[in-house]
Amino acid sequence: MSKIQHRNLYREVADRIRDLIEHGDLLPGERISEKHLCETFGVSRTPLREALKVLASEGLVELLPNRGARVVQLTLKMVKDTYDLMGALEGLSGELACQEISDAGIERICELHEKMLSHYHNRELAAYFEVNKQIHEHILTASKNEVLQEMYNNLSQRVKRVRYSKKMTDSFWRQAVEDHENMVAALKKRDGKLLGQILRDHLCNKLEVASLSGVIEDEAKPLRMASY
Amino acid sequence: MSKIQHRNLYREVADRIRDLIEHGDLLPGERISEKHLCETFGVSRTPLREALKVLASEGLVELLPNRGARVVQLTLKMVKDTYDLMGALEGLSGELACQEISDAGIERICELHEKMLSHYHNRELAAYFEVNKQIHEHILTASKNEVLQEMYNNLSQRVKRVRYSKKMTDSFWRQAVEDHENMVAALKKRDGKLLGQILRDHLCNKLEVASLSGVIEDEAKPLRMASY
DNA sequence: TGTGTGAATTTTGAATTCATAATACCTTTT
DNA sequence: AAAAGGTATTATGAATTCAAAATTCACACA
Repeated sequence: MSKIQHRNLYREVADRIRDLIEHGDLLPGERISEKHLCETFGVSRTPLREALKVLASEGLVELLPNRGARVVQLTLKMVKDTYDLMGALEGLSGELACQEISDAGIERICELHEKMLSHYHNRELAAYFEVNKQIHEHILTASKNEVLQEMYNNLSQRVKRVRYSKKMTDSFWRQAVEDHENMVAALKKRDGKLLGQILRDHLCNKLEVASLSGVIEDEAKPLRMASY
Repeated sequence: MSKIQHRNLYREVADRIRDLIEHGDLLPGERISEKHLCETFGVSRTPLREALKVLASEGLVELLPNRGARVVQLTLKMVKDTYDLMGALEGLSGELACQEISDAGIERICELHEKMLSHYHNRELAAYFEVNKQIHEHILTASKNEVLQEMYNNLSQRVKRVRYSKKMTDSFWRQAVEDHENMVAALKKRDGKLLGQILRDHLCNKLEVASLSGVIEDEAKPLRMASY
């Protein structure tokens, strides 16, 4: 039997808006009309405004006093900074995972690694990415550090709507796989320092900003600025 | 001429509540009465509740559906996890600072370092701590990574109300100063990897949890749990 | 044609009101 | 006296209302 969900409206609304942002239904820089969202969700302004405040402190929207809200316009610098940060967090997750993970957990990651390798050899990019993601999630979870997990997920959410260019070069891909080989080796040895080092330097975290597509703005914030 | 501050009530209220929590005027686990706070601040419930939502997503309070809010009761584990995380972030700040900092910035940190050393030799603990804090802040700022700064400050805020036992042992203190010597050396060489490593391992981040005083709870969350 | 001023409209900020869930209190029963 | 059950009170969740700020639009004027 499933738990009774005492979900508040504002949480529900926040989740829905997050989805809208992630899927690009609300575009960066676009003014978010309270009235409009209220109507589409069928709620009053109170829970909607509460949701916006939460999203603002999550870094997904920004609130302009007396002028409503808008989806944060990611700049190249913000994305780069966020990736640097996520790299550091992955490093920590690896370091901690080596202390905390069970043998079964290591086993599970090895399995995923093998699976990933086979996708690599078959050049199945999407499947490769999926398993790759799972591996990193496993390590993050194995860190047993919930504060870390919360923060990582928040950062991840912020840049989720940015999509990489799918054209991963061959040498790039090979290097990534090599990193993973080393990661698994370090994990098996439970060498936290090493795994941390590898994860921090893992090229996925150092992705060439040039390869970021679409939604991103190059410099400075646009939209007319009032006297704030 | 100073900027016109278009501060919203909910921000003001959130700041005030943060202060109350930091200064221990609102105790962890204590139920936060909306009515009471409304009266003390002289505002209606609307901005107060918005502020609580923000504080909740900052990790300072928790909201119990239909049962109001309370200050988060920090557990030993949460504090330890947070320090681990802050260590990783400091490491990154050091790494980035080496790339970004100006020569003048390095100079400034050297000055602070000298000042700190003199406080160390004179055994002026409070002054030592203050300058120590400034040094770390300078490095953080020098990283030029605003996302990092935001995250670090948030984490710092969460554990701010936890005070260390002031009895720093001699060897502990000496080791800390030694770390700082190495930090400055690495910074001068602009050796990011090394500075990062030192900062991550810097014993301030690995403080014995045993030395944490007061407010902290040891395990599991207290307070009667309903069927959530 | 373009620019600036001011009223009308819209939108946001905050207080109030209404509905509902949780808590406290008081009775009843054993 | 203790436990159970039901009612009254209080606190929270959400909608509505009111006030103030920003935006839009019309019109005058250069």
